[in-house]
Amino acid sequence: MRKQNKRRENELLILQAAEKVFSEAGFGGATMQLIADVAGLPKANVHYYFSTKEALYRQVVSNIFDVWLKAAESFEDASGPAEGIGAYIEAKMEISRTHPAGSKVWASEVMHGAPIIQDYLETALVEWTNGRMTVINQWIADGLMDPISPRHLLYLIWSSTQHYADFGHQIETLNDGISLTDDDWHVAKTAVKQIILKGIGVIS
Amino acid sequence: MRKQNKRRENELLILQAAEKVFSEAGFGGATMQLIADVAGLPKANVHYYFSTKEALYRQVVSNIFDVWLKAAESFEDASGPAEGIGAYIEAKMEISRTHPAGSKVWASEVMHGAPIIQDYLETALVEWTNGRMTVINQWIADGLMDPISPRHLLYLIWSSTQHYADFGHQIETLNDGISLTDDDWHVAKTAVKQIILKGIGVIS
DNA sequence: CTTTGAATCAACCATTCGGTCAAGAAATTT
DNA sequence: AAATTTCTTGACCGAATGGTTGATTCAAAG
Repeated sequence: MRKQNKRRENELLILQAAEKVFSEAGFGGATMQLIADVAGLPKANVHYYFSTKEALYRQVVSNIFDVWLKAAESFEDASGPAEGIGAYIEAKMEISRTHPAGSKVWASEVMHGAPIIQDYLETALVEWTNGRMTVINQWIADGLMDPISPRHLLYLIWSSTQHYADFGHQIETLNDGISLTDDDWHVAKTAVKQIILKGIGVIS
Repeated sequence: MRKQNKRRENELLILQAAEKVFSEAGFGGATMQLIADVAGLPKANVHYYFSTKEALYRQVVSNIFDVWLKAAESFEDASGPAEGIGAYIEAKMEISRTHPAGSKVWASEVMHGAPIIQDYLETALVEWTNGRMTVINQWIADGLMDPISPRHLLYLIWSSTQHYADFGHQIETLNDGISLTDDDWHVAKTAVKQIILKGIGVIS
């Protein structure tokens, strides 16, 4: 096996294990030993690729943020709120479904005051948010939707979609302990889209 | 000072400190020493009143759950969705504003699989949820609102209101690092209510 | 005043955790 | 095949943590 492949492979292995462990135990509750075990490596090896627990954690959160931003491209080439916001909600619901662990790590980090990734919040997230608010304000000016505060509309979309990942355990418990089926997810997606889009005056 | 008062007083002091510390650091990241410091007591004293870290944590979460359920009474004596759901959203927003630490502890606990309070989820929360879903279904049958899945409507309300507590740090960062003013909170509350109520066909 | 149970607190202990190290195995290069 | 770099791994260490102990103080009841 080539060396570069080996490095990339092991780093990926560790990152996946770390995301899982951090999401289940939180930063404080996670241990390097457990991450190593999940990755199937000796603990010293994990430290060989990631110098400290914090460095590893930071990389995990950073990766999540990238996925997060990428999903936001749905917003870009939309002709109006029905398409743009609708696609954004769909994309975010899909992330909650396929990357629940990442969403939890992000939520946990922010909830505890973003001690590690405050700089991301202040730069990338602020920029992204300001950009979308401008778009939404334009839609409002064009009479394509109700005059809702763009800021709070974004919060509503974020919270309602991420809820299906972050509170997945609670949702599953309320679903008789059974994880959501494809149909369940479709119903959820439809309900969220329906309420929000109608709520901002985009569909009747 | 009377003995019973002393006990109650110290327990309250510790519980408040614990809620704060748990919300900021998570269960794993919180230390008994820090809780003791915040409470202004020696660590051994905390263990005198609460035998283990887990026992203390459990009490904190339990208290939060009570506040949580109490707010739900808004739902009870409502004549229809506009009043009932409107009041419920208001009540939940008010909790997010006044008890953000508690909300975070709850969120953190559920996100990590509710290892401590799973029994609450399976009993009290399931019962409460089923009760409200019945009410909502009746409103739908009476033609007072759109035929929305009651389950997902509740999730939407929970997520959007609790977001202002759980992600308060992110919201503050996006607000130029300034915490929300009374006016900000009013705008938020209005926006959430407006979108959800209109979204379910209760107001035009 | 004496007794008794509750409350206080410094010192202590066993365990766990993040991180280090050194010695060697494996792969790459010269 | 020698030299060099990368990778692997068990053993180890200091620091921190949850929890205990036992002596002491305090407050109220008799």
